[in-house]
Amino acid sequence: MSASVKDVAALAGVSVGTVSNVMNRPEKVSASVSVRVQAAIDQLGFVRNDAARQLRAGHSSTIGLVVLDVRNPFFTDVARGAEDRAAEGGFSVILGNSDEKTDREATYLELFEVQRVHGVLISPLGDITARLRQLRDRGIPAVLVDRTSADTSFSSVSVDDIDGGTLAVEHLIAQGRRRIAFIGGPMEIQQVADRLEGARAAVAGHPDVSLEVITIDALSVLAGRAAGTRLVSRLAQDRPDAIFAANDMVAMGVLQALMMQGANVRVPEQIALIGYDDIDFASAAVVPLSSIRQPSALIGQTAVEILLEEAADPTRPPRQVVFQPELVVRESTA
Amino acid sequence: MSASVKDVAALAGVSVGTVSNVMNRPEKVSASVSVRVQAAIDQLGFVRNDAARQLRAGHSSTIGLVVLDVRNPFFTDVARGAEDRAAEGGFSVILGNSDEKTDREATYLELFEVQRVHGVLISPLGDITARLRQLRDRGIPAVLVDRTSADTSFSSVSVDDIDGGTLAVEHLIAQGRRRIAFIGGPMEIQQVADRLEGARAAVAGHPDVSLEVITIDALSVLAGRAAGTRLVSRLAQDRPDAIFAANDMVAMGVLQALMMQGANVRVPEQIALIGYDDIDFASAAVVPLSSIRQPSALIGQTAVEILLEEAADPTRPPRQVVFQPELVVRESTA
DNA sequence: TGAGGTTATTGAATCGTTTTAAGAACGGGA
DNA sequence: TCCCGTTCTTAAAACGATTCAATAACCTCA
Repeated sequence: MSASVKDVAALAGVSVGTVSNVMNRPEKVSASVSVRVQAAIDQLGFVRNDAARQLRAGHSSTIGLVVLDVRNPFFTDVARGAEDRAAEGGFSVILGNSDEKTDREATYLELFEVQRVHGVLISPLGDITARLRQLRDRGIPAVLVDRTSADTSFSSVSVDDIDGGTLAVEHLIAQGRRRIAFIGGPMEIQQVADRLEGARAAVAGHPDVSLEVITIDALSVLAGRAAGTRLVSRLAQDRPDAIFAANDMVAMGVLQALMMQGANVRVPEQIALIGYDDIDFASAAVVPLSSIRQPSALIGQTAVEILLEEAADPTRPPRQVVFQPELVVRESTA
Repeated sequence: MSASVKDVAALAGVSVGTVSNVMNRPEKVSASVSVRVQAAIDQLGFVRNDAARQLRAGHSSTIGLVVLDVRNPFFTDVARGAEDRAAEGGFSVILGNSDEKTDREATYLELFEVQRVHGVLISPLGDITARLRQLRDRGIPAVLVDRTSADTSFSSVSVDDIDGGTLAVEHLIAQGRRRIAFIGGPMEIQQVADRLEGARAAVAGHPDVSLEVITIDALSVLAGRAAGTRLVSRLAQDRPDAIFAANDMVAMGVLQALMMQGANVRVPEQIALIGYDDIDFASAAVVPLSSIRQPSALIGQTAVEILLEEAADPTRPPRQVVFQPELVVRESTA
């Protein structure tokens, strides 16, 4: 059906070894032969069969990436950073969306394993170090993304969510707020727990500041709005004067509830609001949202970099890279 | 590094052919041998090398999917439908995000070609039938998604956007609206042009209904809000009494502008609003948004189905499947 | 002219799985 | 006991690119 190196070699009047050299080590081939072979390749429309190449090489030139949610702009940015860095090294990234479901996560890891990918980047759902260890035993290194490894036997690239939480709440306090509410959950999500911990740390230094924790069961607009609605149904003096939402989706929901017909809470005058992730929507909200920005593309790039190093030298000790988040101030807290 | 069929065969005391049979045609193998082989597989942690399998088979058991924008919930739903249907047939889907950039699109097609994917699903950027024909010549069939093929030499699965536009505007008219505005653009996007055409068709039957077209240069929340802001700055009697936005993102932006502090337009009392796509956010908006729903997962499923048929029998004539969109009424027009 | 050194090219082996034709084992019937 | 038909298993040949040791071609200098 499609042409193989053999066909190219025959047409160009050289051996298959030479054809391979033309493609992979051009410096080993004389100019005249190189031209002839290239002509044959073009004429036949030859395209390398990656399966054969992989089989010989022992592993593919593909990197597998599993994210928690492709719809989340944070992860698409991570993916983009990873793709760009991978392309530089001649690798491509195949993207899997676990959608926060363990069975989907497992399916992708299986796919990557039979495909003998060069390595795996994963923003894991639960504790999958056992599975990753298995992969590593079979020659497939893994780097955790947006998650510090439970043990330190795997490299990871993440953002300091504790620090992010502190940043957010310190900003609220600096704006003169004293009754702060944290809205987020479920607490099983490490990132949520960390952001809350950071918030607590910020409050700890200020005896006159209180922190109320409002738990929700999903990081969604709907859950955020429900929580917001419950807040505005309180007497005005029982409401917080600032809200730190665990991510921007939740913040959007809260914002909607606050601005509702009946509620008419003014943001930020009566209640200030800050989110997390700095997604596109955040700046496009009715009241542009303050948020905590993570260097998403950089996370992807760095993860690929570490992965390639470990693939090249499996004895390299694992590294934990932690980036610092950044405060983005907009009208919702100004 | 990792165990091969040979190792399994040696451990189980059978030939490699038998090991292969255990995995691929269990009915050809006696129960006792099957058990022994399975035990050896488990003990060694054997995982099939897909590259070798592919090499032998001539093509992989993977389907490539290129979408315009992974962040768009419509496409993630399409992808989900495709994955599910593919999994039933023992195939997996690898997802590429062209992000509306031709070079990214080309890169993915190249990747799919060297990987000898079983077939390609693509929601194309421009006219890529020439490239797809090339792929088909090399044994890789393709199905267009969310786009009717320019020529009919490729199968396609899409939704009738003209019909969707008609549905939306007929609904507004049925609600007693007479001064309708369409907000959308750029008109180069086929889907936008079609939705407008459908809107025009609906208005055509009602001499007392007017349709104003407001062009924007991107289908984003921001562009929608800008257009909305311009609308509310008009005198009340010059405003439309209903708005049809080209998609839900735009509608969200328009909604924000209408509900703004200064504006205080009541939705739907003063202006009714309907969007397109029925994304999650639509039902979660401050005023839940009426919208036109597309059977996204079904599109993905159907596309895979057609693709697999064509891969099995390349002589099959191409098919054009067009689904009907569905009106979802919520508070924004009720 | 020929030895020695360099560079360019070849051919065969290899990766791990699937497939198929051929062979072994077994049982039943004559 | 022997033959024949099943059923199960084996061994070897593919798939296509890469690699490496071996060979060929070429050039330089004595």
